[in-house]
Amino acid sequence: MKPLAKLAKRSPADPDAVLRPAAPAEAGSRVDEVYRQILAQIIRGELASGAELKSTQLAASLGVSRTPVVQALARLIADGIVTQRMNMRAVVRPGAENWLIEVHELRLLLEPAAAARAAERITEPALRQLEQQAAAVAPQTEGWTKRAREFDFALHLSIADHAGNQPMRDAIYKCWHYKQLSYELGPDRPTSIVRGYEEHLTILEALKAGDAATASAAMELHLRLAGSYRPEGRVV
Amino acid sequence: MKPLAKLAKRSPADPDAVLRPAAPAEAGSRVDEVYRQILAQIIRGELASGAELKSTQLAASLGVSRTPVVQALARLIADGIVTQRMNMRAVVRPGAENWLIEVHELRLLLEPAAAARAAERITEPALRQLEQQAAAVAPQTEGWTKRAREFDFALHLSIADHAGNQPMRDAIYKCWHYKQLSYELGPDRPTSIVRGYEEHLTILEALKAGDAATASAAMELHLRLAGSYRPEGRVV
DNA sequence: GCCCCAAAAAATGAATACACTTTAGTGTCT
DNA sequence: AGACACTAAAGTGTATTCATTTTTTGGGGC
Repeated sequence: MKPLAKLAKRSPADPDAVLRPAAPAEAGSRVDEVYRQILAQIIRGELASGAELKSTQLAASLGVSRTPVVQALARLIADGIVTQRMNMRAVVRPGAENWLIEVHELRLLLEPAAAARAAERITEPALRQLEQQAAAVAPQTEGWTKRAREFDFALHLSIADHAGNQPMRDAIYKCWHYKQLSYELGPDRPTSIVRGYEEHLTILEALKAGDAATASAAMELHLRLAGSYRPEGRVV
Repeated sequence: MKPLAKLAKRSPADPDAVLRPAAPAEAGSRVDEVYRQILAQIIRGELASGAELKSTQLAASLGVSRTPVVQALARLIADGIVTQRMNMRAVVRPGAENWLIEVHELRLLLEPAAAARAAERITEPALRQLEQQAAAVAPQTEGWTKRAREFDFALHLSIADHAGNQPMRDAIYKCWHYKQLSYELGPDRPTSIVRGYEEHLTILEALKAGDAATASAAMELHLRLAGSYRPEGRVV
């Protein structure tokens, strides 16, 4: 496994220094980093369903103490992708192979509803901000895919924010967390980015018009098309 | 605050013994217990929105070390009912007053969909188990409200289990976790239990028939009626 | 009085230490 | 050989300790 790299402080650990390749100046906590590492390994399939996640071993191989590892595992357990029974070792949940697919299915349920609600609640400033960002994408110009992706991100999360329901927002954010991760492991195809951008504009229009039904339908279409981009293999 | 009471083992802490009123023999971990305590206080409103949750103080007042408190807080943060920024104190999320209402709204979105999916996937044994439990309720006989409630619980969770989507299942379970908590703080009215039981039977019928649309509709009705039982005040 | 800054106090993130449990061996008895 | 019992190793849950960061507090300076 990899030995983390970041967060060179608070070091009294690090017995033989198998780690710390370079520390560019970081932000998140060690728990965050460990969480991402483990999750990425699960998503990539390096840790298959049923694999045992021993806090001691993970701590050793990541070069941190057991404390942040235990917390990261608790987070994965809360996510539901890992299971654990009292005093027993944590285990990658059986069926984890389909995790990303199932997360996409859940988005298909949550996000259209959120879009409908957001159409009726989103604020003027938020709309302006999104329009501005949409315009800034400038399709087909240098590096536009990155900007398109940021817009994608901003739109979906803004919708979640303005759905007027915290638990729903959190659920959507969690889904997006996974989507982002899967993106980092293998970006979308250019064609899907073009199509996605158009769809996003449609959704934004519906939001501007305060048209809940259209926003919902546009979002559903968007997600269904995104899902069909990759009929087999790892989805979304 | 209250000093926990359970889990008298692993004690090297407990400096002045403000705690441990009695230990009947417990199951869950200390983290679970702390989590419940804090959550209950939030739901009851003893910890209002914006209140600061200091791990040191919570640990002291509950009579445990900071470790389980930190983990319990992490769980609440994952739930979304508490916020925290790096190196800063955890805070009860603004808007937490509406938490239970919003959770109910989320259920209204998730559970009908889950019921539809479950109608097409639920297994024979699971159905038999539910029917048996439904029959065992025996309305109007001694202590039937308790059995009705257990059936309620079993039906909803079985539907979540058989929706064929882990993240969806987890989301529903989490909602139910909150619903249970709210129940413990103030049980339903008898009339609502009668009506609920009938509705549950309708849902179960639809599941048996493999009728997704009916199952979904019955579930939606069930939830909408349950929500309307208490138009004001703390809901569900 | 109000603002700004330094030092003290309190709180956090993480490491380490330790009691208890589960798991893996190992040897014996049948 | 296979089942059982007992021991050692590994792992988990929590307490404790420590370095760092945030918050509070106690003065000057204006």
